[in-house]
Amino acid sequence: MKAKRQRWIAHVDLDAFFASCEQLANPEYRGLPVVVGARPGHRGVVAAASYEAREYGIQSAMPISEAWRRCPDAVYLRPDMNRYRQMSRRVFDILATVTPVVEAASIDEAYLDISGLEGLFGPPRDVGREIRKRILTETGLTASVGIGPNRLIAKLGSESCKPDGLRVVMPDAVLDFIGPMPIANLRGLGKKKQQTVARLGVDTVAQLRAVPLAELERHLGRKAAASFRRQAFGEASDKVVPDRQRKSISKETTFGTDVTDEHVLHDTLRGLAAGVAATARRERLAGAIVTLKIRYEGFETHTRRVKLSSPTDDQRQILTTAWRLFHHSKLPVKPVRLIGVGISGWDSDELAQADLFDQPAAMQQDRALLRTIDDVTERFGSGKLQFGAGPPQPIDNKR
DNA sequence: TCTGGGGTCCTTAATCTA
DNA sequence: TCTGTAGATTAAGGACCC
Repeated sequence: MKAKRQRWIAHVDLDAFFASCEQLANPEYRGLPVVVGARPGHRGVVAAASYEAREYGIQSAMPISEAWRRCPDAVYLRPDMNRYRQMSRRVFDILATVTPVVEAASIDEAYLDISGLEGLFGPPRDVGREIRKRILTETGLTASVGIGPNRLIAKLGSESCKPDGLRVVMPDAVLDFIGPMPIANLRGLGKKKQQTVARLGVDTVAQLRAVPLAELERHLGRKAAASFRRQAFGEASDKVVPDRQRKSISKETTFGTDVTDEHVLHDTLRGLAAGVAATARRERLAGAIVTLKIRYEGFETHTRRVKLSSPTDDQRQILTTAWRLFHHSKLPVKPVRLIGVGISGWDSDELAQADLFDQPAAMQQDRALLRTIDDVTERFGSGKLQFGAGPPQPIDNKR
């Protein structure tokens, strides 16, 4: 029987990415607590906190008001996504010099299949060292790298050595490595499921292994139970898929104060639809499903979707469809905290073959849409609301 | 108490269809 | 034709992730 070759997966995670980018671009911020996210005093959360800020207990996803309470003297910055995307591209270019099998998990994280690279770099630990060295010397960013026999172990490895670390978990050390970890470290175990599992008297991964599968299934459902049991034994996928195709495009916005004015809602939706359409055209995608998202006070969130007869990347069609959904799908009539719109449902092969995309025309439309967004901003900014483009489509008051 | 934005995936319920 | 049923598909919402 042929022995199966050992697979090695690396997980590369850039440390406090947004904050680190800002500290690189602005040397005067180095060594200071830096918080990237919403404007203090407004609705929103922390997107990234430098390690100096974390010493004050500031973490990502924390309400910005709470961050301010903990450290009013920190440097507070709004995200500059263009800067981060640029930096991210540079890092991914570096990763591509190590192996072509790189999967972007997010703007600041990647999985690499580094199996069989011994001849080039040496054992897995040397591959990890090389990755970290190249990123640091060529960009100035530090990265944490975890290496293991599958994606889960690689990811837990990088988490366990942050910041600026390297951890290699050998296959025979996997059970001991994850056994003492809190179950929250497993993938897909958020607050709700943690509470459920905690009620079974389970706190650690090792304890989870002792729970009979049938009992887990009763509380978590078949799929989740099977997934957590596999994870508890250190088993997970070792596939790295380069060029994952995205499945949806959406834009949403939260209002400073909840909105009842339909003109404001419609204008906002128009800007969002324009943004979705622009992204779709840039990425040569067209979606047959339009989704409207509405959030009310108390975080009460509803979505409504409809399938079109053919895919679209047209901002007007996205807007009118979403507006129709807003009025004709039995949504509560009350002040709106957030509004969003998205498209999904495309057949990429079909799109690749179809000659749907007239680039110059698309660019022209994009310029027009940017003017539209500027118009809206200007009108809101000046405090004078005028609707030169005509009123929103007929409003059904019975909604 | 306060919870952004952009995503993915899963479960459940409703609806369609054989 | 009526009725019940099972499976597939779609829609909505929840949970989760970064």
